[in-house]
Amino acid sequence: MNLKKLSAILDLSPTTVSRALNGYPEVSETTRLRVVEAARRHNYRPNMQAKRLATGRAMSIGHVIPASTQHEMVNPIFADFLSGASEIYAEHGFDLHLALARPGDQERIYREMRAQGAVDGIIVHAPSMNDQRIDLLREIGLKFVVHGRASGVSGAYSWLDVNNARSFDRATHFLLDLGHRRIAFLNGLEHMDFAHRRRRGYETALAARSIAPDPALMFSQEMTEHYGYTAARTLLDVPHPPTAFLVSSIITAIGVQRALQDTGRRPGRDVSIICHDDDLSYLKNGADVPIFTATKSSVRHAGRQCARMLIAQINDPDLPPQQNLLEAKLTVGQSTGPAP
Amino acid sequence: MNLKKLSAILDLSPTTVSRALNGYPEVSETTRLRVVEAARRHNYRPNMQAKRLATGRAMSIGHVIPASTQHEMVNPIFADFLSGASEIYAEHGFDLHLALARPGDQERIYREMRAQGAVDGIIVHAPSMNDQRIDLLREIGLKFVVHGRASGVSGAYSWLDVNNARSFDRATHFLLDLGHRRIAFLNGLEHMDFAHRRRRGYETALAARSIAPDPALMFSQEMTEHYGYTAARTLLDVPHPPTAFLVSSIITAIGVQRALQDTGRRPGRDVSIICHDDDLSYLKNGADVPIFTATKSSVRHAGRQCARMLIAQINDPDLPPQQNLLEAKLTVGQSTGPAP
DNA sequence: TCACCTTTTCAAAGCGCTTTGGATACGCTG
DNA sequence: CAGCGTATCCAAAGCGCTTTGAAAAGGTGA
Repeated sequence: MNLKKLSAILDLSPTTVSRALNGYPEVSETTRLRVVEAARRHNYRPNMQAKRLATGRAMSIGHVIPASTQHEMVNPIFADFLSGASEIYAEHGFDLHLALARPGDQERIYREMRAQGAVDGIIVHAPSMNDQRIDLLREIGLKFVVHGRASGVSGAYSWLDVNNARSFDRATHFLLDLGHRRIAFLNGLEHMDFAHRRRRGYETALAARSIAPDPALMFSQEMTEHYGYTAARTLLDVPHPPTAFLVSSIITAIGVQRALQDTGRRPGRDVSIICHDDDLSYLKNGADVPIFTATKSSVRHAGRQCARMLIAQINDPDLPPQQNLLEAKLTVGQSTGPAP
Repeated sequence: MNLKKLSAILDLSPTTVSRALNGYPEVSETTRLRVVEAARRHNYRPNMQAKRLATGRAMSIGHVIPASTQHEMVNPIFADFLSGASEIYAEHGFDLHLALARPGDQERIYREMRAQGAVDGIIVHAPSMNDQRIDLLREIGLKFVVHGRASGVSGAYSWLDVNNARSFDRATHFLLDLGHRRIAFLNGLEHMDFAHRRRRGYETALAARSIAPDPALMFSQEMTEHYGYTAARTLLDVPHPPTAFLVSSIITAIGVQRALQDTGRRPGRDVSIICHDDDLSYLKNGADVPIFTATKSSVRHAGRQCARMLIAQINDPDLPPQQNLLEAKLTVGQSTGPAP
């Protein structure tokens, strides 16, 4: 069933049927109802490809997800982020176009999406410091919203970020207040912007108490469980082991917890753990009582917000870039306690 | 830059340019080279919407991911599955069209994808028993490959599945061989087909040793960490607690492990854990020595295979349905040991 | 050289929709 | 009743590509 056939059935022109269906005013209410009813009865769905071609709008939003070289890791937060974003897309009739890209492919993919007219805009995931993608996207004129920010990139652009520096500053202060002085920091890869900011938060808090950061306590890797485990095992095996861990991801924190278990330590009593919690649907930080004391910020909510921002940009090309800085909640769980 | 402009520049007809670019034989090799070179130089990319409309092929594959009602959980394996599939799509020039669907929306989404011509085929995720989607897809004539199978659905269709029954049969035997008799079973939701098969494997193994399955030891929920924790806490608190846990997911197994830790038990010595491991990129089961004894099957590999199967179906409409049954590997880790 | 076949190119018709620029009919004013 | 504005509808062009059918060019053998 297509427009032509439907309009033939109705004995109307395709023009009128199209207008009736799309809610234009220059069609009488009686015909509109007749058209809508017939469309429903004949199960008519406009062909999207044709619509896209005619309108020049793809009604589709691209997500280019970096597939890291190391470990071939796919960031576990994407599933929840996408879930949040797609909720909003569905409400506005947008499709979600997903591409996983090797580092070298990124630029090519963006350029192709633009040239092919495959998407109306994209979400930039996992920005690194001085991320070149932002300039690229501005250059080729593709609308975008960054999930995160990119230090070192000048000029305004739309982004949504968690206040990572502040979160980790607060988390560190929380541990310091409990008497911890040797606080290990298991960060993500520090060329990533969020990791850079987290480190700044950590160091700011230490500086506020005049504690010199000890490089031996600071790690930076992809945030896997295994990373947490090995780093913690290493750290707990030295003469003056840390009494607390500040960890960039709940998954890594689970690894730390396992290391504690294997070495007969109890979290919260012998060693404290505080981590960032993206509130992943399949990895909730406990039900009533949180397992981990954590800085919490829902990545699904971030997905929803980014989607809204991008759609607003698409619908109003003159809209200036928007920024949105979210504050994480510090929730106290069972994994922290006074320094022994 | 579009076809018309490019052909004007080349002083050729759009027909010829199109054919040259798409590798048709009725164009001389010299002109083809001239065209290809000019396309490259002017950075020409055919508009996908137009191409799709003209050819009737969407060059796009749909993934409809059920977003469960309970917990709003997004299955953590999707990220890796999609990563595998998209690798193959990229090789063959297909796009990935992602939709997250509430249970009630599923049918509507499939019908729309079909009617709108938005995709050439789809991957069916997370099939339940007697899954109605398979009949629906056959009815509306949309090509598909099921990741998993659907017991109770008659007729042939394409699927790729892990031999879940056999995996869990073997895993259970492994525990039985170690002397365990009270083996708790933390399964996924049992309306899901894979969970149903896993239970069958578990019960088959018990039956082979003439052990009556104890309903008090069997749980069925969404496979979260929290589920593992609470179920294990409950089970360990009864008069005759199980000496071993058979767990459907590594994430749930982590919860079990935490329960052991909280109650002062050591995995592998006091209580054994065996689980299924989808080989998730961000949750590797240890590096050299596996943490958990596990039945392992890479979901990323499954994604790649499903993608290949579907593309084959799309390229050759006469291809009969294909089936692919993968065997999981049973890898021995540190979480199992003889029954105390 | 001509007739005939093959190679190479093109004009034009679609794909299914939107949108521009009328046309037609109707009601109102003066 | 002419004149005008408004409401309602339509024909046709266009989005950027593919593809059919035909024409032009080139090559071959008698």
